[in-house]
Amino acid sequence: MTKKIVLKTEEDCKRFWLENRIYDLRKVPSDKNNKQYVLVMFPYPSGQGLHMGHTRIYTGGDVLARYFRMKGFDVLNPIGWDAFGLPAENYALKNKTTPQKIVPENILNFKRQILDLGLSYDWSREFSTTDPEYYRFTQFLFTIFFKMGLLYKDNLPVYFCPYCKTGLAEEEVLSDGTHERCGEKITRKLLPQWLFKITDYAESLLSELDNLDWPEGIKDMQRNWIGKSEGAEIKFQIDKNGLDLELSEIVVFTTRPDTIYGATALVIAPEHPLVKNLLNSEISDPIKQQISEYVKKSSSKLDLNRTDLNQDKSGIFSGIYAIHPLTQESIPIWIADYVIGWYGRGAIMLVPAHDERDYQFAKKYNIPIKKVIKPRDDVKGSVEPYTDYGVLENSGEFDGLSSKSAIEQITKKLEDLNKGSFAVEYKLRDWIFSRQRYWGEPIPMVFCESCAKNKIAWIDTDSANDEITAITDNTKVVDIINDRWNKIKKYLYGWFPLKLSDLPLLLPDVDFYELTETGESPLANITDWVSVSCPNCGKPAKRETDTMPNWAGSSWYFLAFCFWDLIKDKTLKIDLLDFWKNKVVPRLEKFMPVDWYLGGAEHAVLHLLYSRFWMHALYEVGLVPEKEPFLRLRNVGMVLAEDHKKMSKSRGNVVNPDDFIREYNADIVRVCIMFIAPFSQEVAWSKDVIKGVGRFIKKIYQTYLVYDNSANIVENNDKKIFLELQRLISKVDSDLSAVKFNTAIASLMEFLNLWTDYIAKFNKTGLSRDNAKKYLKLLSPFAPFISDIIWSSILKEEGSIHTQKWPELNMEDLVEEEFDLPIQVNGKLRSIIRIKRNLSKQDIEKIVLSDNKIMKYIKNRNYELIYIPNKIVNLVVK
RNA sequence: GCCGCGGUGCUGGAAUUGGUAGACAGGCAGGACUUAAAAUCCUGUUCCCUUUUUGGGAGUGUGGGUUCGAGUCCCACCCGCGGCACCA
Repeated sequence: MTKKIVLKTEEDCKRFWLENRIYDLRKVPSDKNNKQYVLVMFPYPSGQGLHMGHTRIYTGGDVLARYFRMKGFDVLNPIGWDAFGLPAENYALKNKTTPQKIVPENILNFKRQILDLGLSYDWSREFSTTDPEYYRFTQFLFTIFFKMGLLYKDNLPVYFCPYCKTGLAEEEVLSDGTHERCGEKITRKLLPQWLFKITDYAESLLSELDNLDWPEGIKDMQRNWIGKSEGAEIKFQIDKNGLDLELSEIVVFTTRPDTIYGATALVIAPEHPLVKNLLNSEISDPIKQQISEYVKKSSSKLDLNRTDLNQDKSGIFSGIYAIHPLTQESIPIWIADYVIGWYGRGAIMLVPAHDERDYQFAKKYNIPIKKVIKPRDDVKGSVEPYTDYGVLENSGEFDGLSSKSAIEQITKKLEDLNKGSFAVEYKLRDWIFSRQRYWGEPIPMVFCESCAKNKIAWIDTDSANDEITAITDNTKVVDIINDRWNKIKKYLYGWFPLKLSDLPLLLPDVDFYELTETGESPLANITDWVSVSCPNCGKPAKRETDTMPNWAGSSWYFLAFCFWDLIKDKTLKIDLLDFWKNKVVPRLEKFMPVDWYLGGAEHAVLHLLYSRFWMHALYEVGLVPEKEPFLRLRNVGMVLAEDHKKMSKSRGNVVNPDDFIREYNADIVRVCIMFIAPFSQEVAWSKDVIKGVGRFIKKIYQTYLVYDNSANIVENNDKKIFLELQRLISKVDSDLSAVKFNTAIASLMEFLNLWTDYIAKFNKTGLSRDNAKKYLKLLSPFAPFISDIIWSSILKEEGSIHTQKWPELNMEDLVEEEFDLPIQVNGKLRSIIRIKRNLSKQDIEKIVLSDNKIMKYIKNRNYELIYIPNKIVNLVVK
């Protein structure tokens, strides 16, 4: 750098920062302890541009990044664009254009706004999930997962959004039965779907949560979503009574095997295989008819919002009985849709005396209620049904046992009889990974009818084994993968992944298209794209025409930032697996995990669970060095409108950061959104706060002017001001590492008030130029523009303040010789005296007793003096 | 129903984790400057009692408790927000 540049305006700063790339991390951290990976949940670049919520998260992340950078850490602070997905596509359809045309415009607008806000991103790592160079890797990972036996295809009655005309994951359906993206009521549709075996990682996703520094609420939401229950599986023999039934036993899952003696019936879901057996058997026609009517009725209920039919239980007697494994009694088998087909074994034992739902059901249909658990002695009153643990009665040899030990002993006994076993169940279901939409990553799979007919799956091909061992040479893991394939092979006849060298599979360009009503993707109509030859036999075959959900790109983007500076040559032909193992993994070893992840709580079970799943799976085969992607998660609270309601166009209460940047300036908007409330807390935007922050920023500028024109002012270091500056350094340090931006700013204001009062009173600066620079540095993460402008044009310093070192704290400077000692009498503050530090209790007592205010409380009474050194005195007067 | 988070002046919110409750900011009131307004600056601002100062009393959703001392810990409730919910 030869020519000295003076920064006078925000535009000057922006240009200087970009031209000198001062925020790019142009190296790989040598030491993992010396890096900070600060990540904000990357935006969906919508047409509306950056909103206040973005401004809040991104400023928070930016403050942390700037702080750690000045602290000397290698800071990775990247940004990208999560641009596949429904909103862009719906917007394009409505306006008869294509997402390809809209998305780049939106990105440009977002980028401009981000630069206006002074956010310090490393632009050398920027990407959009819609870039072929990016989704090539997304497809690559898909094929890895496919080969790991984690993907299979099945026909499922999936949640379907009639507006978006696509199947959805369960996580995308809100509890009111609407689509989280568009608000349309969800229906169900039977569609062939790619399913992702997230359930294989239920246990590891659950147990690793304990080690994460995340908000407890988010961890609990994930725990609930995974929904682990421990209990037992119990087999009940079916009393066939001469009927020709395929099944001979019903397996139920229960968390309360201790209540088994109270089982007075079995209840199976309408989807239970026994129902089909019955309908094909020679039971009497009226019963058959009733059953088939009931099944039909309950399956149509799936089309309704499930919550509408809460509590009102219905069911029908199947006409046959089962044998209780311990009492040998005959108990009726009922069919009822309050039992869910996909959870547990789709069948339960009915224990009306000790389960709320069973109780209601039994009451309605007059099924006997048998009490087998009595409340412990200390439980008062009797409730019906009694659902807590207690002491067993009417339970044969187990009478008198506590529930807890009965659970163990009864299960053991069932195990001995070969009638049951301990079992664990999870609520988590496999992730539905297909979307019948255009604007997503094409799924790099081909279906060959001929191979399907011959029952050939990819795992049967000659190269399959080599390809698996190319991914991992860990034989244990290879065994796990083969086990998985044995289970899912039957779903995958005729399905083959593209060769890695054929990736990316480009999304074909279209001028204009419409969604189909059939639940098929628009890609299905592009026949020359669909037709390919089978990678296995060479005969004509078809591509998968569904695309990936918008969660795919965001499930690994935090990995991409670690190496994206390597993807410079857009036509780079690389061996993907080789590149990943030899170039990507070493990078991940240096950068991962993300140290600070900031984002909204709305992703608790979507993005945050999917990302963890991908990491856990990749960790299994050694393609990532860490199991968990996000070490620390900090939620940002929502920004509401001034009327305390959600901002929305229809309410007309939306405030736009652009307007405020124009009316005030970027620093004021930044400080304002950080100061207004604790970061994690929901907050209503308020113009009032802007005034105070505006005064603060202005006051800073005016204060520093004394260093520009100091002819008639004395530059000095006042002891008191200097001490307070030291305290401020310590306070900002501790607040920032605790993500307490609001109190850090309050302290900066407090100090400035003190400082300017001093200057006005004594006509001295109170701080030497060097110390004055320290305050400016403390301010710079929050207000990067004004601090650089003062740095450059008032203090006449070289370069940018943002590349300077953070002020160091000398602990000795923090110690004050004297301090204010509060004196309480019986816990009430009565006096404050200024005394020397580290006095003995005797000395303190002498001083306290000589205080007039205190004397009058003691008079001649007895007292006890409690002294907490250098903190407080409490006199207990009797 | 279950889980999580929260409840502090007129408002947004502080409180070194058991040690001076109300920092910082807004608003409001009074004053200065001004022909006037804006801007700026100064003073006051938890409530109650005391003519005033001095001073005293009460006070962090409610009621109990532990402690020399509780916004903070314990028990029992009330209210608000978010999530889950026929999950056996």
